[in-house]
Amino acid sequence: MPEQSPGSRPTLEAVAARAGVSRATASRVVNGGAGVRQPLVDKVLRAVEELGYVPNHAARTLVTRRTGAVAVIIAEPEIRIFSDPFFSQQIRGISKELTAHDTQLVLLLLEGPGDFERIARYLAGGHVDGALAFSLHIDDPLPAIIRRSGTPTVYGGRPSWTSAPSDQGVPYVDADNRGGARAAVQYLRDLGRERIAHIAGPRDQTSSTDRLDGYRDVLLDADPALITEGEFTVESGARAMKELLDRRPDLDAVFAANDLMASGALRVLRERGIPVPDEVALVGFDDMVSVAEDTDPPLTTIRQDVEGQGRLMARLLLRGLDKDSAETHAPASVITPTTLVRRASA
Amino acid sequence: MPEQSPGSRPTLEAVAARAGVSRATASRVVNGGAGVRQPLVDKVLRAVEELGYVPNHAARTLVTRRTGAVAVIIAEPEIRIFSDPFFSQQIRGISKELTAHDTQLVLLLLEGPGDFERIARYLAGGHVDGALAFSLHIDDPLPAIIRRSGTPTVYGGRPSWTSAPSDQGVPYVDADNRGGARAAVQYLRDLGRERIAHIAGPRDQTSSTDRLDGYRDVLLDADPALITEGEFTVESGARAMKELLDRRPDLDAVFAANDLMASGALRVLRERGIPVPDEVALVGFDDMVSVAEDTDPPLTTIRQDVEGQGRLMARLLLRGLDKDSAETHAPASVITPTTLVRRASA
DNA sequence: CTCCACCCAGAGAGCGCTCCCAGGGCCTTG
DNA sequence: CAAGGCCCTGGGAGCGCTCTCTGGGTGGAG
Repeated sequence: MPEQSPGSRPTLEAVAARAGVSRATASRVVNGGAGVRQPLVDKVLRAVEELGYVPNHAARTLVTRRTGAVAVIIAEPEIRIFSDPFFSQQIRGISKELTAHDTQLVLLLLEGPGDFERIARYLAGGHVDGALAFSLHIDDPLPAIIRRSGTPTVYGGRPSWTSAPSDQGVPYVDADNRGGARAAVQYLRDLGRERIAHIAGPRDQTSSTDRLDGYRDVLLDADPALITEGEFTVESGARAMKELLDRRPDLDAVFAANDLMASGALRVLRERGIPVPDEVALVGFDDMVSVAEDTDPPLTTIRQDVEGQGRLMARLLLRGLDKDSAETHAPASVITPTTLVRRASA
Repeated sequence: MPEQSPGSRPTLEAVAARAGVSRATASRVVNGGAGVRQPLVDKVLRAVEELGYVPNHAARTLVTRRTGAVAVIIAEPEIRIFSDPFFSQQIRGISKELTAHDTQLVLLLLEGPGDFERIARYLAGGHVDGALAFSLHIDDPLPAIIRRSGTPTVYGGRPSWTSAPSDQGVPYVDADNRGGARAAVQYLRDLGRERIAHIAGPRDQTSSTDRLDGYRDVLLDADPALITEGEFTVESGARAMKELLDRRPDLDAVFAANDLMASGALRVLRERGIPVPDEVALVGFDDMVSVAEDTDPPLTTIRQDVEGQGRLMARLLLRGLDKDSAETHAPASVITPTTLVRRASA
């Protein structure tokens, strides 16, 4: 690769001149070369090589009205994005898919609660062709902002204002939280457990409520005392476990809405000398890397393919952006399957 | 904010027409309004408001040759970016600083070993004004690629080919690894420990070697049998601890090059019934969130301000990009201080 | 009262690219 | 052999913006 000449980079014009063709032809070659005779293609390609030509993105965007970039919007307070490999993994999947389609990833992290205005401006500015958003909380202003900007968007996780998979035509990708929870609880029941408790996640996230719904699907008449709530953290899981043991010392199983809380619960059970799974069986959710496998005993849990979800989000968005398939209209939502992973805790 | 009209967004031309001024004046107002009389400023501003005008970024970039975006390049295999809150935290800091300067963050994750070519093309394409890179390994091809592209770049962590802080004029931000290590070992010595072992990190990362150097600074004549190597993971820390205990069962302290390995070591010590810190004192490094504080006993460790480092990286880059201060030339590297955090493990 | 200087607004030229449209060459067919 | 058609190439307009340069108006000074 030729060293960058100081100052300006070569333009299409320069390439055309060197190849002895017109700018239009050079452009055609650079963009695939369809409808250009081979000898000319070769000449242009050689000129590109020799000059180290790289198309000017801004100029191209100006006329094509496509930026080749997609925003990833994460509107979460700091805490979660750190301790949770969830986002990193999701982003990894997104990045993989975008890269494969030659699309850039612009990361938009919300800085403080008043920062929505900035996001709105950015989207309205047409900097990106579309967006992938994680809107986890009820009453999140983000979806409204996004809708108003007219930016094609796919959500990660079921937005709170939807209730059915196909609702409102807002495309999203989510794990089968309810089905997974059902499978977990059913598994505990099949094990012969009769007093199955649930440590739910925050009430304002659909993943929590969906999992709670799944629990209730199986245990239609569950004692309310068997249900507590945590915040998806280790600490809150420990706290919840204590609460449950106070209320129902006779419980013989716990389904925690995520692995972090399950590991907190496990710690409390160990501290109290309650053998797992002999006396209390425990099932988590997520199959979180370097958590589920590393507890003692390792967690039986519900696995979801987080990276795959990220990939899918990107794919859905890209497909929607592709005008060729625009006939297919807005992409539909996708619910990805979950699987039960049996380890030692249940 | 007015709803986006279907199809095209309003242009400066439209704003100018509505305000009854020329495009040039409208442009001036949009860009700060210097040198325009107040009544006209007001008229233009009103037109902007009414039309919902947002400048076209591509057009602006085309003429100003500034993109208002910075690339963050992470060339790490998946594993680390997941389990390590390090990057997330660094990115948080970067994002904060960039946002404050109205600059966008384009995330470039390396997808597979052959992906450097793509990064090179991207940087050469002038999509971004500068880059922030994490090049952790010796023989990483990334720095060469970046240099060739001519993209102003600040590194996170001391690149391997530098040896002194001001070397080669390649700006980077790093914690005072050597000094921190020195403090850790000195602390153990002050505690009266005489056979202090070290679990080093991977040999091909400067943070590892710098910490090892710090250890050696204090223990000039350390028995080589007291030094092992891990891969900055919990598992490798456990393995290293076993190795050390085999070789030198009489050791009375361990300095691990990061908290993850320290927690692995701790597990082994507990399994073997060796009381910490009574018989073996343990010091980690990083003060990693949800690790150092959550072990049993909690880790004494060396804290570094990761988010602050990210912020600093962005600030350095932005300052270098700002032509006003271009006189100051390439930004200098910064070494951020570390502090010893005393907990129960030593 | 006149002249000059200064300040502010507008006209116009591009930035580098894509894409429409017209025209030229060559091959095919009558 | 001539005419028609088709494929390929080049010319040129224009995407939306910034910025230089020119010109007009106003205020102050002589």
